[in-house]
Amino acid sequence: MPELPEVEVTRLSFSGRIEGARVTAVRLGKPLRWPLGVAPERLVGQTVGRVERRGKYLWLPLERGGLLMHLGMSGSLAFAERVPAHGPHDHFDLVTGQGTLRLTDPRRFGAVVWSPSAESGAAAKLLAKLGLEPFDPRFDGAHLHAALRKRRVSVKQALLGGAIVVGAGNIYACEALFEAGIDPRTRSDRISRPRADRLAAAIRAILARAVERGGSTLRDFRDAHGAAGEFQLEARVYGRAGQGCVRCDGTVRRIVQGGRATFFCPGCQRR
DNA sequence: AAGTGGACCTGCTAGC
DNA sequence: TGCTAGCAGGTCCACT
Repeated sequence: MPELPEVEVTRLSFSGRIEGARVTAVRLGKPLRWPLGVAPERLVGQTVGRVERRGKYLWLPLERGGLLMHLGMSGSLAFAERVPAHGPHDHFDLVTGQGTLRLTDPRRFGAVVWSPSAESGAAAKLLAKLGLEPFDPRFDGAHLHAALRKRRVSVKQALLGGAIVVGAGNIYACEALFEAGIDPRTRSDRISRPRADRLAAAIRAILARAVERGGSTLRDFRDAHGAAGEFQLEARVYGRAGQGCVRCDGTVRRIVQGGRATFFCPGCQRR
């Protein structure tokens, strides 16, 4: 589910309300992708700091260490003063004096992992290979071009890998490539500098626009207050196989790359 | 080293 | 109506 926009929208929707809250209890459901890595009671009594995002991860600082959270494919966070009784897919509750932060995740590809800091331990290991943030001034056409030149996989797979730039998952990688007019099957090392310029700009623009629109709710994404996103209404190619292209008289196609669906318009996306 | 495919887990939908 | 195959927003890991 959650790509950078959904994670950022989630962060914005609860960070102000949980900051400064004291942890009073931690409740665990079924196992997530990795073990928590700390005895839950050790978190009790600690105050929550300012929530940060790195790629599709959220970092929840505590006084001693913090929690690195990932929403996987089907996770969402809710924050409320009073949360309903445990449902079958509620796997982590951080109960505080200001409300409860709850991770609901049917597929359990998500994670909540304790780490002594964001720069050491488990968090450092998980964040180590991430590429630049798309809104980092250092991420531009020159950087993208140089990084793509070293890779032979398709440009779509290079974007999804997250080692060059983080945040664009399957929806937004497809949308950015459409925006830039680039065929997703193009080998990374064949992307010219001008096209890398356009692609970098498209990635930033699409992700920023998606955050503005509250992310994409394809089926079940909600922010921490339960609000759905609306960017899916603006998607030009994702999920539109067989429908007419919004830009030319072609038809949107669905192919599979690296086991993932790719949507694109053969008419206006060129190699 | 970079590329590839499988693994993790559950729920929903289309098709028979 | 009911079963089944296929598909889904991510990413780690083992293997070539």
